[in-house]
Amino acid sequence: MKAGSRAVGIKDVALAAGVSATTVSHVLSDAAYARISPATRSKVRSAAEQLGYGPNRLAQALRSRRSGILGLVSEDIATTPHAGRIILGADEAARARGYTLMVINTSGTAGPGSREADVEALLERQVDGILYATMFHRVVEAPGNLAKVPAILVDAVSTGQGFASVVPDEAGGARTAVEILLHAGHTRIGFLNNTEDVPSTNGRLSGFRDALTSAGLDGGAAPVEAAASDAQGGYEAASRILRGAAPPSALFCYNDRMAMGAYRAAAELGLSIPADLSVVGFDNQELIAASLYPGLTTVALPHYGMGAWAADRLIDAVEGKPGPEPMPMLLACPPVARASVAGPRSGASAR
Amino acid sequence: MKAGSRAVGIKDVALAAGVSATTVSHVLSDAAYARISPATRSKVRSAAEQLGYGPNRLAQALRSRRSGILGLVSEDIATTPHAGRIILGADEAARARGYTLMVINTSGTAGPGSREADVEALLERQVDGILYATMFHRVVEAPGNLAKVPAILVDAVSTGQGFASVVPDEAGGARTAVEILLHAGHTRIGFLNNTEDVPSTNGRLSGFRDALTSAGLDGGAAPVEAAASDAQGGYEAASRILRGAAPPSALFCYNDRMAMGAYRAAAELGLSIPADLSVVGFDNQELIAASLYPGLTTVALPHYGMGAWAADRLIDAVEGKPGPEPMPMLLACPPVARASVAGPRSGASAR
DNA sequence: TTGAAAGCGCTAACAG
DNA sequence: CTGTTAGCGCTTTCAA
Repeated sequence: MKAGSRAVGIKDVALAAGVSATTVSHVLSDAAYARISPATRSKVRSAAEQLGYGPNRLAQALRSRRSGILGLVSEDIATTPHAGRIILGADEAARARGYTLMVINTSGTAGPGSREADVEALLERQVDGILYATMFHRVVEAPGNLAKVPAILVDAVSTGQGFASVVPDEAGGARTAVEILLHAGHTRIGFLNNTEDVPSTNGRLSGFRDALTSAGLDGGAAPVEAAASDAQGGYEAASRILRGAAPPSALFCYNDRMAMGAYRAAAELGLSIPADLSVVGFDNQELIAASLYPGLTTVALPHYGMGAWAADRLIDAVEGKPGPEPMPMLLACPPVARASVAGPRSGASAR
Repeated sequence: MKAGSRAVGIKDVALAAGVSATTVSHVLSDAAYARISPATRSKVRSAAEQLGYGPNRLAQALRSRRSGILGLVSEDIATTPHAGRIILGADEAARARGYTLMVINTSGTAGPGSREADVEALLERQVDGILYATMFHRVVEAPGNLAKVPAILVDAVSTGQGFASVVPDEAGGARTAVEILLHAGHTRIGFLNNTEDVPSTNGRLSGFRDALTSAGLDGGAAPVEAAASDAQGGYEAASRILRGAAPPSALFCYNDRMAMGAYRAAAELGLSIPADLSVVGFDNQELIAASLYPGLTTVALPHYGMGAWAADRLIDAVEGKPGPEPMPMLLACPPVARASVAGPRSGASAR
């Protein structure tokens, strides 16, 4: 049971195979130099197999100055369901190339000193590179010591200096969402936006307008109501927009929570979804989108993809292959069709 | 920028302070033996400070045969929002004691071979102990090699052999939920249960009946409808129970998703929550519970607490202090009051 | 085709 | 009080 009981090492294998430790090392690591006879190779291999040999990655790391560990510091890992997908993406990409993730949580509200300490802890563990992730798309001030190893920002861009990063294509996602509505035949489409000044708020708004304009509609004149980015905010914004003159026949919502509020507003007004009102969300929060009735058609945030892309490129950088440019990489937000979209009732307006 | 440029080591500090590396080691690690003069101590300290010395935890680990790393293998980390809270709890508890988390994801549906390989990867990294977590309470067959280091199951219990583990007190949580309804004055309470044969289904059912019986009601006769544990299932079960003869004035739901379905069923029947029908959920999935209107009163799953408790006890075991018994530890599910509970309308039944 | 030797950066007896 | 001496388990010249 106890860990260090007496693990079999390279030496034991050497002894059992009747060769030197050096040879064992050469065989087991497929060293590019050092030719070893096939006979010796198999002798070593079977001895290792038989003794149940497993390498001590710590020792390998110390000697080779490469730990094979990627640090992942995530801001507010517990506040959204997205953390798991970023970690999963990074984990799978890392493992495919022999690396392992070391995860540390940090608070988005903590001072810069504490965040430097978090990175420092990873550095002491000799991580080969660091992934710095936030749980919603924002611009962060990267800790000063982050540049001591290759590093990539996930779901965030840095103020000033050049860190490579990967973020969702907010504008593109919004365009995708609006196009779903356009293709269904809607021409009067409203947008329930967030009030916060973050990249997603601005990106989704411009994507919304672009899509309308590209379709020959007057993007600048389309109704937009902003409110808090939660269900209550969505309810309020939707109520305002739906009670206005010539209310839209379809709503694009900043996120799924706001869409949930829009559902309530619609119900209150006796509007049935999607017959009287079509709705598209953003985020693809399974818990909400799939639980709503009817199911919410939305656009997914590429958390898995961002984690995987970042880990993969980070490893490239670590291994000396050309790493990513120090600029943000945009990942697409794919549509997820459910049941909240249908064609407009008759004219161009609901009700 | 590059990692291994030429990190300052214990030797550089020794040189700068005019002492031996041994002395530096003793000072910096506050070794229990070895008395060192205060003068030397501060000399060493300031030299270390000045050179920006940071220990190489890999080397320390190799020498001391203690890595200070806790492995966390989580089954299906991305399928629920709970992963983040378990990780956060474990991370904070671990860091408070100088440990760091190494996270690996594994698939609940993967074969035993693949799960052993996952544990093996952690073992090669010389983790001091392993936390094996699932994202919903279940009984798992622990990988065979998990016992090679101290290990604790999180949100799961093992078939057969004795692993320590920590799980939510399902029955207690259900009692808490029902008592909220009881205290509000309800006497006819229905239960919307899950159909799967998992610990939470059975535990919550028995807690439901216990609470009623303890209150002098006939727990055995209370209405229970089982369905799939999602919004649709909740809608169906609630519809059945609410359309029955003498429908209950309050509903306890297996989880928040089913509660969401119950909201829809109530709306369809013209029942207003909480005036005509009180509802209590289970899980405290913020996304749903806080977004529903009115806000859902529920009972929280102790993911953060399970992660923290497990990491803390695992470290005890690693450090030779008495570790946890090889049996499941139950953690309470605290109530979270929102706005879905009120007193019954007049008689004992709604409508 | 193989092995001896020299460490990676640090800790821990044991001497002095 | 402090320094010497050995390694932890492995990789990597370099020589045989």
